[in-house]
Amino acid sequence: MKIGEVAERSGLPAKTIRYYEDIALVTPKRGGNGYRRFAETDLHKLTFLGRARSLGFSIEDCRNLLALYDDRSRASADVKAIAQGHLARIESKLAELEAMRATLTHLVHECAGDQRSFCPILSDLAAGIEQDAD
Amino acid sequence: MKIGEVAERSGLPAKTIRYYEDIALVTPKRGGNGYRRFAETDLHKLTFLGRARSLGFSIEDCRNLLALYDDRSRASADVKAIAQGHLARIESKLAELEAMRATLTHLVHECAGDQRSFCPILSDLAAGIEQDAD
DNA sequence: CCTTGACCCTCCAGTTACTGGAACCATTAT
DNA sequence: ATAATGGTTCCAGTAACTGGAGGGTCAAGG
Repeated sequence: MKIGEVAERSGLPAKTIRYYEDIALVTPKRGGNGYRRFAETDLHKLTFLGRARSLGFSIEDCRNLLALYDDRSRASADVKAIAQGHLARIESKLAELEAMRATLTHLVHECAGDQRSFCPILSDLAAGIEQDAD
Repeated sequence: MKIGEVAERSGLPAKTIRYYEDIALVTPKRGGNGYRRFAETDLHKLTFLGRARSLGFSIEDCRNLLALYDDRSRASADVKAIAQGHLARIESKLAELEAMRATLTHLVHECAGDQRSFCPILSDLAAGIEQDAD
């Protein structure tokens, strides 16, 4: 398969696939014309990568997951550890975003949003935020 | 004030402050020795920036907010619009992360995480995820 | 045989918001 | 005089691509 077909079937842009080759996540062969030639296993790996990336795994996580995927003798615990680490990061990001949302929702709610210039959002950004939501 | 004191009082690293000068968010004067000399208003702006950044506003958002902050005649609606746009982005990011968390929690829960090699996490990454949580 | 168009190639630069480090100058304390 | 501290600039790197320039390959049509 050439890159266009792999892109189509994996759902990844061709540019991304070339990039993944650059960083050695996939290693397609080359034809006499210099074109990349992808095997089915390459397609599987790329699809795997697309799924893992869409779940927010980092490229390095993906690299590790791919290695584990290839290793028939690894323990499921190794995979679970990566997934749990990632889950923990997601949860801490969620907490952070929820705190931002709470503060911003409060500020937006307080601000009249009209033609007048008084604006609690700017006041609070300038002065610090200590009050709690109403 | 020199940069060290401003860094201390604003809570921002000196490097970050130099960067903010680079991108023209602050424009401190210079002393005869080449050192930056910050006025109180610079400190206020930097504190403002630190707060806004910690709430996840982008640098460009901050640039707009600072301009509005400086503009005594702007309408609070202009500020509110930026905050609401940011809030919307936060909420969509939250939804995305919550979806990831749901899928990952499910997968982690399914995986025994022991010495055996069978691992639903890898299977699902390889095969696609269509089942719902149990 | 030539051209057109779709595809492929490589390489460079830009994105976001900093951060680290090298090499060097100024100030202050001993 | 010297050493420590803190200031300066500039370059490079981070994550994970994305866009674009400039050019090669291939199949079909005139």
